[in-house]
Amino acid sequence: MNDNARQEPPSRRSKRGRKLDPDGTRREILREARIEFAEKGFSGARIDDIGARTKTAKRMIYYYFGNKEGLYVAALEQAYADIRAMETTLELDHLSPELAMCRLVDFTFDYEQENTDFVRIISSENMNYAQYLKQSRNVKELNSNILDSVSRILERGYAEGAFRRKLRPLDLHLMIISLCYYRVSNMHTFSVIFDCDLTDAETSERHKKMIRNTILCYLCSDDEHPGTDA
Amino acid sequence: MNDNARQEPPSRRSKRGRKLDPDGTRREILREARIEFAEKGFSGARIDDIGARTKTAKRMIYYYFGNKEGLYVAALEQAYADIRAMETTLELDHLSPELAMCRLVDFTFDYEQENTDFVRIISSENMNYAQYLKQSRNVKELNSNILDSVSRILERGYAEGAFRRKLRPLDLHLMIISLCYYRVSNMHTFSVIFDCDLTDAETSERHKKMIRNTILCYLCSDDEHPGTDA
Amino acid sequence: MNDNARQEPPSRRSKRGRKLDPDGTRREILREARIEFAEKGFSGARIDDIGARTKTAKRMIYYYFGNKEGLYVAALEQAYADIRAMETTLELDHLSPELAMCRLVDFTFDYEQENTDFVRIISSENMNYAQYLKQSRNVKELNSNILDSVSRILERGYAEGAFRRKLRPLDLHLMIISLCYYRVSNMHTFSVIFDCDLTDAETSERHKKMIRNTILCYLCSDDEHPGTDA
Amino acid sequence: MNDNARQEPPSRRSKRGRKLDPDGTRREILREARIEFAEKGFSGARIDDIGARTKTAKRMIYYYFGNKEGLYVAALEQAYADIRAMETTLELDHLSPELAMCRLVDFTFDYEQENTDFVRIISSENMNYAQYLKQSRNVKELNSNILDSVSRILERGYAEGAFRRKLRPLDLHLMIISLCYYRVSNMHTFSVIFDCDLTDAETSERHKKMIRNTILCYLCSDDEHPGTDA
DNA sequence: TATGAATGAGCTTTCATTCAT
DNA sequence: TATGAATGAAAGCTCATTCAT
Repeated sequence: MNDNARQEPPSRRSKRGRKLDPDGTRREILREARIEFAEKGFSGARIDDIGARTKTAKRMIYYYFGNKEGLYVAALEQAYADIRAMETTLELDHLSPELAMCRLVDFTFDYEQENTDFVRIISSENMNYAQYLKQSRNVKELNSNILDSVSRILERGYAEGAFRRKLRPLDLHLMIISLCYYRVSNMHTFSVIFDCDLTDAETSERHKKMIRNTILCYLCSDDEHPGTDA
Repeated sequence: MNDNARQEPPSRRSKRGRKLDPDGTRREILREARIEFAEKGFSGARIDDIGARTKTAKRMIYYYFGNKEGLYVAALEQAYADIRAMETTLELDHLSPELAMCRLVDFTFDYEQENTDFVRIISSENMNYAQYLKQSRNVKELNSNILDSVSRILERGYAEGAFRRKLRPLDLHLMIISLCYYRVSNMHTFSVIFDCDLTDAETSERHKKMIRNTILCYLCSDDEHPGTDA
Repeated sequence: MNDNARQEPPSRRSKRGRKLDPDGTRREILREARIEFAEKGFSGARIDDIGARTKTAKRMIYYYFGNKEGLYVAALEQAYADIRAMETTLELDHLSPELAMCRLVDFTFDYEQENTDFVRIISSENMNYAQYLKQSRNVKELNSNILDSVSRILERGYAEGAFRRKLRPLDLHLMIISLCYYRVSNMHTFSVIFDCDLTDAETSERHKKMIRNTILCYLCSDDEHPGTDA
Repeated sequence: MNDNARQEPPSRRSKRGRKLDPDGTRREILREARIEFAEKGFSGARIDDIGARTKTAKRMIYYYFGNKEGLYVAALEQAYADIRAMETTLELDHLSPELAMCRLVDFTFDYEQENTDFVRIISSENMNYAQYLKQSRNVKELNSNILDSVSRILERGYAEGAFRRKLRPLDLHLMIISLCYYRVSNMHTFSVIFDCDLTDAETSERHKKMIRNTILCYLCSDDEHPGTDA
């Protein structure tokens, strides 16, 4: 998904019989790289395979991205750019705090579920201890708006008395993403171990409702339950 | 943790003056393999490196485990066996439903946080679409008790009127593990993007409480919040 | 040194706002190629690097010189042309045979020492078994005058009785060049092995005197020393 | 030359149908590497070609020498070890100073002429600015005896009054090696430019005598010839 | 049981060169 | 004249695995 909507530019040809289209070539490589990296992770991905997916020669990967790392970082940046771009289209400010929060949760749920590529490349990068993400300057800036969104909903909710639980925006975001992400990132082992299918439409709908209610119940209540540590 | 407590067995010696200790050798390989696989995933792990970590030659890996896949599957099974073994020591049945649930959540939180190796090897296996886990027979059996535990707590809670939310044990387990797992599995990218430290003791304690209350609030209430789909 | 003194020619401009200056471009490429080839030899030199050194695109290398070999041959020819041009300015004929010989030796010493690029590109070509030099027509003609110079000095020396040793001009030239060339061409290994610095000014001056006296002593004497072969 | 005299050890087989002979394999690779490096220099040499020359797989190069650099350094060390080993067999101390010096010169002349491989690999390393030789510890120690030999001859010559020219051993060694080395290292360009054949037996003999006399004349005289600098 | 030696297949990357404008 | 884009061939090196003892 993502930049799939682009229509073929000027005109491109196959391996032999070349045609010049630098931007198109670059984008094609990036798109296929992202799929490959999402499927196999950084170390499992093969430059050869990415090259084979494209209409141009594998050699162009080095022409445009320098090396495997450079390509991976570019794919990672694209992945983050895409989700943040989507988030900005949500228009949460004109909804009631409660509805806005529901919409945010639902959006997160849907996005993770529909964009397994995104989930997988992020998981892959965590296997790398985020060493490549750290190299990227742009990514850090991209991600401030999601916290702003959460923050604004919370404040409005507190002001209107709809939310009683005092929470840091970062913590709330963590909970939402955790609930939406895990069932996609870990669906394979989960399915094997518990012999179930998390992609089933009915299950999916049930989980979405469950997560939405979990977040809202927590926000609207201020009950405390005893821990077991001390 | 785990098989660290092994005591030195008999002790004959090979030509090279090395102790002959088949079981010890096997366990040493397995222990180091698990660390390596947890660090780098299946494709990133190196047989050479695992060999170098052990006191014996890498050749023994093939002797005992056949090939890389065999070693990986064995490491995976160990990882699951360890957590399930821990779970059975919880003794939840003599606690009140509410306290039992808190204990289960707290345990899950602590285990994931303290055993990043476990989290990472499971994430790695999800990058592999669980293809190796599917090969393992034993693993599926091992994992029934966690659902039983959840199930028993729920039933007692419904019977006593402590819990009002009707839930499938599997769904509840999914929520708990999601909340506890993500903050460990994705701590690296999360930390980079939001410039925070999820391993910080204070943060950790705050999250633990938050997750516990989230689960309990949800269970004890039966409020429904409107979705944004239809 | 050498073609540095070129003056800027006309100056039209290309689309990219670059000056159109065919001859200047060609000379710039040749100058940088010579540096690169001298530094790394034929096989070690990189077309990309030569391109990067110039203000124009590497594509122009192929435009002007055809291929790597063509560029290398051109650089080689330049190198020979430069030294032979210098040699013709020596004006040895109006000096006494002895002084003329000293002057020739000193010049050779200085030139090799100051033009390490020349020394290195010649060494490089010897690593190539002179295969590229053989392709060049012009080079062979260029090098007759040095032998003529030596020859004339010798004849005058014999006529005047200053030199008693009968020698072929070619052999004498070989000796002079050997003594002056080696200490430049092999300075790196020599320095490492014997832990000394051949570029040191004092050392350099001592060697120059030594070489001069070596040649002159040999020429002026006719002693024979017994060999150890037969 | 060099370690060619080794007779085939236990028994080695061709590519398939392996036989174990670690030391033989290592030596074979080293011998062929030296030939390849001498022929083409470091950057021109091909690991593939070295592998093809041997009876074992190219892969073993990495097994024994790590990488191309490691192999090159090993070949370089061998080259120096060989010539220094030969030099120690000269037994110069029981000859008269004059004869000893002649013998040393003749030996150097013969060795360089007969071991073009040695000359070429040293030239190659100078093209590399001796960067690899600098990595080698052993080489520096190996090369002290040649200076000792020169030193002892000189001292005896001064004591007996045979030599009148006061010289540093290092400077004298430099002259001898220069005269013997250049005509081998630069024979290809020299032959092309001056249309002659330096490998011709008669020429070779004439040059040997010339070099011997040059060195001896210089040592036995103490004439000074005026320079042209100041 | 234990181990060093050996290897084929394949991986990332480099390099001189040509295409198309 | 000038240039960016594109490429095949090959280079150095890695990796899981097997051989032979």
